[in-house]
Amino acid sequence: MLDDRKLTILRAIVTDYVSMREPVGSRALVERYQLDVSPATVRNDMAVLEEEGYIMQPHTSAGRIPTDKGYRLFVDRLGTVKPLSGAERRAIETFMAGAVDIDDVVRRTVRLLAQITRQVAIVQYPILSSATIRHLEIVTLSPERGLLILVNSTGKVDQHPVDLGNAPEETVADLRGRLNAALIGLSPSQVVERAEALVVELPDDVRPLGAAVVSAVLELVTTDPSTRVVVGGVPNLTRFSDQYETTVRPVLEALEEQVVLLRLLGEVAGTGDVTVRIGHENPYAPLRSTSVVASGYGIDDDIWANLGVVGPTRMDYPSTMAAVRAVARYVGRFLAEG
Amino acid sequence: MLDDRKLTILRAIVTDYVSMREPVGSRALVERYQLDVSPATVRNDMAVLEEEGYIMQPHTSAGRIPTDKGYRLFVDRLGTVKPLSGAERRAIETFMAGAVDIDDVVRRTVRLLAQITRQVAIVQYPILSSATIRHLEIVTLSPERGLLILVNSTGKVDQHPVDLGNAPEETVADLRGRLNAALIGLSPSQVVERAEALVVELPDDVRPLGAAVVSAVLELVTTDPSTRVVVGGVPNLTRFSDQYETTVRPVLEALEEQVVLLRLLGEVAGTGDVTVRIGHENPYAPLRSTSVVASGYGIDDDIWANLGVVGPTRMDYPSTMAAVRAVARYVGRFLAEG
DNA sequence: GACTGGCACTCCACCACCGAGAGTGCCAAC
DNA sequence: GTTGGCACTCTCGGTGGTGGAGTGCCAGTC
Repeated sequence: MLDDRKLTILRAIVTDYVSMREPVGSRALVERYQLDVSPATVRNDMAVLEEEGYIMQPHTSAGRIPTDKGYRLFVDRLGTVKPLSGAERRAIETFMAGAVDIDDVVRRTVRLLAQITRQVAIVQYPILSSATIRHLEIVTLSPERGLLILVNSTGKVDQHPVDLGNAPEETVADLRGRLNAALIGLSPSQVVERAEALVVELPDDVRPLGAAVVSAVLELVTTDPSTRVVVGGVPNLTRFSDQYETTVRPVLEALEEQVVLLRLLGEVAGTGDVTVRIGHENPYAPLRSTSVVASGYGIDDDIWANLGVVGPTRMDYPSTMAAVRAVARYVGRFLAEG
Repeated sequence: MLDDRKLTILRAIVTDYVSMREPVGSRALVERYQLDVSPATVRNDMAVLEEEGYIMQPHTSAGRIPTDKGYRLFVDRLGTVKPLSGAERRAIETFMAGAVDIDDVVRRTVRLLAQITRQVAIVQYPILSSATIRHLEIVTLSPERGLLILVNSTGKVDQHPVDLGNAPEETVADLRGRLNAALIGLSPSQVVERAEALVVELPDDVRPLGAAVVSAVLELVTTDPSTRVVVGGVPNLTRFSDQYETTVRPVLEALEEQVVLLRLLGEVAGTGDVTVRIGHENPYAPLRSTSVVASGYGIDDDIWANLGVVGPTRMDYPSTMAAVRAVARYVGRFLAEG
């Protein structure tokens, strides 16, 4: 049904429309792509492509623009992988070098991704499932208020307030020692397993406080840090569309909703490879006029979190996909090396 | 030069233009504000106001709109303080209740401010100059890599990587004890003072590691946490202006630049009271078509940081100022109570 | 059967034009 | 100082005409 030439024409229409932002006609096509056939032939092919739903006309006497289905075919079968330029590779390295902690890594990544793709970038905080507890500390702020601090093997530091209830310093010290002895080296799931028994085993005088602290530990350990996302490159929305209230506002609103972004990334990515959701394929209705290019990142098969890019359906998919893939891989390696 | 009626007219023009978003003419003015004079009289007064630079006409046969200078006079002398509604007060309380740590407080504040003012909100992280060191911890991640953790009296937790250089565990424990003994209770400035002497006093075998850790402590203590700002309510920019590329884009870009925002807040606010910068008064050129309403927040005379709102010059100043003031006061109290 | 040149057709984008309406400035009168 | 009246200016919305780009279709050719 779709012979080679029709596919070539579809590819040409997508490429041209993405770069020119104007409906593309048969004449321009033969001129710019040396098709070796006449415009009339191209028109016939375009009629078929339109019939099949790959392209459409904004109005009767205009050129054609790709539909979501057209972009989909382009991404699946027609897009040639466009390798990153040397400058871009270097940009990635210099951008990430010198990151000091997880926050910093995430912030830099989002900036980087936004800059390379010139679109809106979204990066989810990594969850390191293999992380184990390295150290536990209870700091006294006042007789009543204390602070539980948890350090894991990746160097991530978490904190949670604890009600000390005027417990004497010796009790706190005792508890600190016992908990450290019991918890260090455990993974989150192991902590959950052992928690109850741990409290029961405590001496009577330490147990009330111990219960409070352990519940705080559980809170921290089970709270998924990857429920946080960071957004960057919002100014790039300006290039997004001519019409404002209908297309830009919903996107801006979505970008402020962490929950929406998480669902978006989760449903789009989730694997180690780059995934694309085009227009209506998108799980979130207000973003149905946008495309999402996302990928999980991590090391080997261990996926920690997702990152991606939101842009107009009319985007340069090959470049964007290449950029997302490259950044995801680099960040994965970078985090693995610590 | 400006008698009462002229001031009344200016006030009416500002109020009307802010709510209607259309140039306001002499006839509409007398009708809506019972001025007890004829439109012709109002026109004479408006001519004077225009002469003096308080109002202007977009084109010859249009009504008048306020100039920056007009808004300035309005804010300084004409705006009646508009108290918050009960609903708004309640919103503030319920919104902030249940905040668990500093990050959470800042995030909630920015959301709150954006929601009440329906504009773009900016909140700077507080610096608590009176904070003292409460606890110091050195956690071993691997023989080489360690993590310094610092807890201050406000419950803020900071971390910094440290190169352990294969130091034995006893050395680390020794150093931990010494540093805790020496540093707990000190304010940042005191730490800076004592740092050098502290390293010198250490036993020879501990000193190399000690020097590394102390320099990490200094790094943390002198790094100003208030160099971080959080932005919210960006979708409200949609209501900002009809023209896009010229007014919205620069604002979006400014909002991604932490440095710019810090300078902005710093130059605008810095005192405990609400300050307003209107249009060209603004220190940052790309924001010259916007107004900034900002205030320091803290307890009594102890100002910790700033927060504020960015919006079109055509904004409801009395309400916005009231909201910023109320939120600033509430956050100050909230943080003080811990 | 696939391709092509030609042709009539459609529709948008652009421009000029026009009238209505809003608002002004000015002036003479009160 | 205030007012009614009036001529004037400018925007806004609608109308109509034109050029051009692009199409669909058809008959003819390889």
